[in-house]
This record gives sequence, structure tokens and C-alpha cells, in this order.
Amino acid sequence: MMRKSVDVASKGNSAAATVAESGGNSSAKLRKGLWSPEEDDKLMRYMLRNGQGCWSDVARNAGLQRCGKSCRLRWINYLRPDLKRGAFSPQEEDLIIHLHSILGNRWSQIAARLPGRTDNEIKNFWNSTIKKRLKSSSSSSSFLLASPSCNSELAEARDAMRGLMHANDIMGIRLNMAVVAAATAAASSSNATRCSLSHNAGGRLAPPPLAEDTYSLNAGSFGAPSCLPQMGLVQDSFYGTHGVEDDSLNMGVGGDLFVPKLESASFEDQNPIGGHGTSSPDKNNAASGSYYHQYCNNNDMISNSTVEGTNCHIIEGGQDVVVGNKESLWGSGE
DNA sequence: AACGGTGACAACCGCACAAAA
DNA sequence: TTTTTGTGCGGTTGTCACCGT
Repeated sequence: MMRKSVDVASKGNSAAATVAESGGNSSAKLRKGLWSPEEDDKLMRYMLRNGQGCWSDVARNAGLQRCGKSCRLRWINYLRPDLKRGAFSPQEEDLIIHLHSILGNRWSQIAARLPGRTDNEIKNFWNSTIKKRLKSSSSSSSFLLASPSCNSELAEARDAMRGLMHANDIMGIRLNMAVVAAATAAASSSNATRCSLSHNAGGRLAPPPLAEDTYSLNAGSFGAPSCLPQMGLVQDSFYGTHGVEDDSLNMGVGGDLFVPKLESASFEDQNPIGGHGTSSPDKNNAASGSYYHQYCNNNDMISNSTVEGTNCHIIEGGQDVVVGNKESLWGSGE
């Protein structure tokens, strides 16, 4: 898939409209529509200087005529420096398909397992690309899009997993491999070799698994396509230890796709800046040093922010400006 | 060159939930 | 306990670029 290189926001803000804030001061106008580069710049600088706080305050203090909600969305979906901003790799694509088969349209949960990707991005990718491809590739065997009646066992497994995952219960469910194999063969344009690629490159693609209570999608058993899931728990699995306990994150032949325990082990829970988790102060301030570093450096789009030691820098007017340290920006994580 | 269809993406909307007042 | 406020999330819509005719 080729992602358009055009930055929509940079095309101007002709589509942006100014509307009266409902219920508020009639003189206060809130802009809607596309964000202008100037607005992006304001928000970016404010966030780098002050960190995430109350979004309505962000909107006000940053001098933006936007509602806090809009600022939050813009930051999370577009401005966050840790966003990848690139085309989905085949590995990511497979992972999305896998996760969607388990989680359904829980885009935030899926996004939490694809660092650098937002729920909105994944949702759009799914709706615009994967969904259509799966539909066109198979109308009879697509387990990803099928109604529960198409395969009651799979549906039961999925439903059960949903509920159980939410309950953080310990349960393993093995999907019907034959069904999954057939479905994925039809559903995915990927081949087995692609699935065999490690998902651990750079340690970026998937969040680290929990040592315990980790859900594992184990593929490669029973001659089924390696990218297909045999779901089971690493521990206390109904099916023994088909899931392999390992610190690495792999998917494919000889490897497992680890899916951290839902709810409690999301990437953004562990690295909560700009995340989709709760708004609790603890989570918002729990940035780890490593993530902070990544946050400031792993920046495909905002290339002028760096971190040096504990300080975060931006290049402003040709000068290197320290805009804060990790504690002041995102808290000490304590 | 003009036009329409389609894909990709950004952003908005409405609802739900949790915490604070 | 109720209301308000802030936030998160999924669904949907709007906009623009690309492509084929």
C-alpha cells in the first residue's frame, strides 16, 4: 500500500471553519476542520514545553482557538513525535489482522500493540484497505469478517476471549486451525515467508510481553500457516505450552506473536504519554526513561526535537533550546 | 484537458466512563 | 448522591490526490 506523501494539513486551512463555542462566550470562536501548520506548531511547542495536562487548558494556554478535544486528537493522531508516519509494513498488517480477529474493532487495544501507530490510523487502514481486500478475496471463508454463524467455534472462541481478556482471567483458547488456515489463506495476501519475519526488529513493533499471564498467539503448529494463531496461554494453557515463553517478540515459524494481557499491559499503559489509557495522573506521568528517549528521538516527522541526557531540546530560530527535562515534561513516573 | 470514481487520510461527532466538585 | 467536567473510543464524514476514461 502506498501512503500518500501529501501532508493534508500543510495544504492549507481553507477547509477550517470558525464556529461559535456552544454554550460558551459568544465571542469565543472555535476553529474546526483542518489544522494549519501554525496551529500545529503552537500545539507542538506547547506540548513539548508543558507536557500533557488538561486538554482544555492546553487549548487555551497554547493560544489555539480549538476545543481541547480537538487538540487532544491532533496531538495523539498526528503530532506525537513517536508516531511512525509511514506505510504499514506487511508484518504490521499481519499483526493487525491477527489482533482484529481477536479483539474486533477495539482499535485502541490494537493500536496499543503497534507502537507508533494510532487507533485512528489502524482503523482507517482497516476500513480502507484490509477490509476491502478481505471482502474481495473471499466471500465464503473470511473468518475475519464472517458473522458468528459462519463458524460458531471461532465465534465462541473470539467471544470467550474477549470476555476473558477483559476479566484478566487465565484461559487458553485454541482457534480452529483448519478454519483459520483456510480463512487466512484467503484473507491475506501475505505468504508464509512474510509471516516468518521477526516482529522484534528494533523492539518497536510489539510491546514487551508480560512475564506472566501473557497471551500468546502461537503459530507454526500442525503444519498450519505460521502466521496463523493458535491461541493459548503461556501458562495454564489448555494445550500445554504450545506458546513459548520468551522475552523476544516474534511471529511466525518458530516464533510466537505475544500479545500482552489486555487492558493491563498495553504499550501505552507502560508508556503512557499521549496514550489512550485512562486519564489518571499516574499513567500520564509514568513515562519511563527509555520511552522518554524514544519519544524525543524517535521522531520521523518532528525532526528538530532531540533529547540530551535528561533534557529535551527543540531547534527554535536556529538555536538549540532546552524545553524541559523528562520530569518537567512528563513527570518522573513516580 | 476535463470529469468522475476511488483511496487515503484527517477530523468531527456522539456516546460512555471515571473522577472531581 | 447528583451534577459537572475531562477524557477515551469507535463510527462516520469531509477533503484531497490519484487514476482511469
